[in-house]
Amino acid sequence: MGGTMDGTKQQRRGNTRQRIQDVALALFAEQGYEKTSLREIAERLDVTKAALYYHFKTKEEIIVSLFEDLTQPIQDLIEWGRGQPHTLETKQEIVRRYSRALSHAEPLFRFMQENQATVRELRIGDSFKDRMRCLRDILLDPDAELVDQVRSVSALFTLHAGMFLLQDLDGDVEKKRAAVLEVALDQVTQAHEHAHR
Amino acid sequence: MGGTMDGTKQQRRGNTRQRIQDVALALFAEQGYEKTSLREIAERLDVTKAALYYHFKTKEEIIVSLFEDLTQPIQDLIEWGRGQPHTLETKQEIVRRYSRALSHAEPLFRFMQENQATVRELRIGDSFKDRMRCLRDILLDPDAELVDQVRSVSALFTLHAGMFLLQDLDGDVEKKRAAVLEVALDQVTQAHEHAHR
Amino acid sequence: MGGTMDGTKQQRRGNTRQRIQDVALALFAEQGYEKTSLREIAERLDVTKAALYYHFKTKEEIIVSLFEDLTQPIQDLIEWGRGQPHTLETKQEIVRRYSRALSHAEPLFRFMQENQATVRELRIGDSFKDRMRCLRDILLDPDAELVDQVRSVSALFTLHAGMFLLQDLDGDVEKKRAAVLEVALDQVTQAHEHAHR
Amino acid sequence: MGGTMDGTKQQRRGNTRQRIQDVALALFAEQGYEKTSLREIAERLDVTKAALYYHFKTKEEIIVSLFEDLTQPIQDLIEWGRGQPHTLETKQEIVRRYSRALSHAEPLFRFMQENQATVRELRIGDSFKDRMRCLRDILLDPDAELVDQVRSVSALFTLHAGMFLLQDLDGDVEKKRAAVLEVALDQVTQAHEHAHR
DNA sequence: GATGAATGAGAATTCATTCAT
DNA sequence: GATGAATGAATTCTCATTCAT
Repeated sequence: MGGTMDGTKQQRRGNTRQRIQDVALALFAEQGYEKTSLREIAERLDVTKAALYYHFKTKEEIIVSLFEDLTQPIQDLIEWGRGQPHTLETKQEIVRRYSRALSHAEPLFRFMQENQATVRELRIGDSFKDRMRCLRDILLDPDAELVDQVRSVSALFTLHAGMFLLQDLDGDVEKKRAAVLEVALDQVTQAHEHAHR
Repeated sequence: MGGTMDGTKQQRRGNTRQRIQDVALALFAEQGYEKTSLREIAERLDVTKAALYYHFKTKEEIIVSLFEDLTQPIQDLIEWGRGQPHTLETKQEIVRRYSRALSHAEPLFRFMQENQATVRELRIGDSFKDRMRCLRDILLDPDAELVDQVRSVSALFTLHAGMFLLQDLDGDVEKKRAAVLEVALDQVTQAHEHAHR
Repeated sequence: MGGTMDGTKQQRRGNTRQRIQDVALALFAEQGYEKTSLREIAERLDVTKAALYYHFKTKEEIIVSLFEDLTQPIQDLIEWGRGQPHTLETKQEIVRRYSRALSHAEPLFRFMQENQATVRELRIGDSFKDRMRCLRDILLDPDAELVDQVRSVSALFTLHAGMFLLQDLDGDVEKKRAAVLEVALDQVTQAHEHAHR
Repeated sequence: MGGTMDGTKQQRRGNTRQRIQDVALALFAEQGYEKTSLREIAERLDVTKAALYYHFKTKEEIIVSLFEDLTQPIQDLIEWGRGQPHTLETKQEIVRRYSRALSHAEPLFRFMQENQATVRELRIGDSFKDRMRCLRDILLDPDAELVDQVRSVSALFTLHAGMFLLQDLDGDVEKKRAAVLEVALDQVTQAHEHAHR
C-alpha cells in the first residue's frame, strides 16, 4: 500500500530531514536564526519538536547541515581554483563560477550575510571565513597595491551583496545578475591589469 | 535648561543613560542584539536591570536611541545631497562624506550590517532602508544602464563592507580606509562617466 | 527447543537480554537510575532503544529483572535462616553467607545503597525492605536491649557499607573483606552474648 | 506599615530564599534530587519557577547552598578535632559531637546518604568525601590493624545509618539515638584499646 | 529480533518586563 | 535615580514510550 509505482515514493516517507532543512532555511533567512524557534519549524511541518531532535542533535546542527550541504559547490570551486595558475582568465572564471554557485544557495547566503553576528558564534563561522579567505587569496596578488587588493575583495563582495541590494530596483532578475557579474568581473580585471603593468 | 554654561554637558549629574548606550552598542555589535541580554548590559555597568528601565522603556528603545543619536550626520548628509545638482562632483563628495560618517559610527554600522535580519523586525529597519534608498537615489542616474547602477550601489557597499572585510589584511587602518574610499570613488566615477558619454 | 545439549546455554541465539542487563547495571550503579537513559544503554550496546523494548516492557522492568535475578541467593539465605534455631552459630553463619552473597551482587547492592531515594519509588523498594527486615529479625532477639539491637543492625550495615567505604583505604581487597566480616561477626557476637547473659 | 512591632517582621518579606531551601531539602530528601523538579518546589511555595532563579542561579546551587549552610558545624568539628591529641577521649568526643551534628542536619544527611549516586556528580560530592576522610583520619591510627580500622570507620557509619535504619524499630527516638551513640562509642573504644595494648 | 520515525510530557533555564519601595 | 523581588512566556533539549515495518 502507498507509494505504488509513481514517483511519489521518495517524497512520502523518509524525506522529513530534507523538509526540516527546507523550512528551517526559509525561516532562518526570513527572521534570523535566534528569532526562529524550533517550535515554529515543527509547527510548519506539522510534526513535534521532538521529531526535529530525531533528525538533528541540536538547533545548531540544522544550520550546520545546511551549510555543509549547500556550500559543497563552493568548496569544489576553491579546490579547482587552487590548481590553476594565477592568470586573469582564472580569476575571471572564479568570479563567474562563484556567481553561479551563490545563486544556487541564495537563501543560505542571504542568511549568512544578514546574521553574521550569529554565524560568528556558530561552528560554521570559521569554516566560512576560511573559505572566503581562500577565495580572496586566489584573486589577490599579495604584492599588489592596497587599492587593487581592495578592488578584488570588493568584487567578491559585490557578488555577495548584489542580489539583495538590488531587490527593490526594478528589472528582470537575470539581467540584474548579469549586471552584477559584469561589475565584479570589471573590478577583478582592473585590479589584475593595474598590478601587472 | 540643564547644562548651564560650565561645560559639564556630557557628564551632567549621572551620565548613566550614556553609559548604557555605550555598553549596549558594544555588546550588540559583538554578539548581536538577541544574544545580548539586559542582564548582561546591567552587569557590565554594575547596576540592576531595573535601572535600565528607568532610562529606557524597552530593550528596543535602547537600540532605537542609538540609531537616532548616531545617524544624525548621515541624515544631514542626505539633506545636503538632496539640495545639490547631480554632478559627478556631488556624487564624489557624497561618497567622501559618507565614508567619514561611517567611520564615526562604525560599531553601529557594523551592528546593522551584521544583524540585518534583526534590524528588519525592529522599528529602525525601515528608517534605515529609507536612508539607504535616498543615498542610492542621489548617486544613481535612473536612466543609466543597469551595469552602471550596480556600480554605484557597489560603491556604497564597498564602503560599508570595507572596514570589516579588510580586517585581517595587514596594513595600517588609515591607509586601508583611504584605499577603500579610492575604490568607491572610482566606481562612482566610472558609473557617472559611462552614463554621461 | 533452545539450549539443546551443546553447552551454548548462556549465549543461546541472541544473548541480548543478558547484555542489556549487564550494561544497565553498570550504568545504574555508576550514574544512578534516573541519570541513566535508555538511549545511553542502547548506544553502549550498539542497538536501538526500540530493541530494549523488545526485551523489557519498561525501564523499571530492567532494574526489577536485575533485582530478581541477582538477589535469589539472598532470598535462599533468608529461607534457610528461617528454619534454623536462633543460636549464635546460626547468626554468625547468616553474617558469613550474607557477606558472600553481597560480594557476588556487589554492583546491584551498591546501586541500591546509593539510590535509596529512587529505589523507594520503584516496585523493588518494598521487596528489598522486606528482605532486610527478615534478615534483621533473624539476627535480632526482639526482647534484647536496644543497644544490642543496634549492634545487630550495625553488623548488617557494616557489611553493606564495607566495600565502598574502604575503597580508598590501601590494602588487598580480600583482606579488607575479611576484616569487614570479622567486625560484623564481632558485633553480632557481642549482641548475642550480652543478651543471653 | 507592615511588620509592626511584633516578631513577624523577618518572616514577611525577604525570607523567600530560606523558604526555598526548606522546601527543596524536604523534597530532595523525600523523592531524591533528580525526581524533584523546580516546578514542584515553586508550586509548593506558591511562586513561579523564575522566582527560584532569582535566588539561585541553578538547581545545583540550591543543594550546594544547603550543604554549605548545614554542614558548618561539622566543618567546625573537624577543625577542632585536628587540634586535639589522638587520645581515646578525643575520639570519643568526636563521635559524640558528630552524633549531635548529624541529628541537626538530619534531612540533609539522609538526602546525601540516599542519593550518593547523584551527590557524586554534584560539586558537593568532593567536599563531602573530603570531610569524611578528615574525620576518618582523626579516628584512625594509621598503623592499627585493618580490623581496627574497619571498626573505626564502622563507628562513623553506624552513626550515619543509625537514624534511618532504625526508623521502623519501635521505641523512643531519643533512646534510639542514645543506643546508636553507645554502639559507635564502643566500636571506637575497642579499636583504640586493641591498637594501644 | 530489531529498526526508523515519531510523540507527548516535562525538564532546566533565560528573558524582557513590572512595580512597590 | 535606582533596587529587590517577582512574573509569564518562551526556549532548547531530553526522556520513556509506541508502533508500523
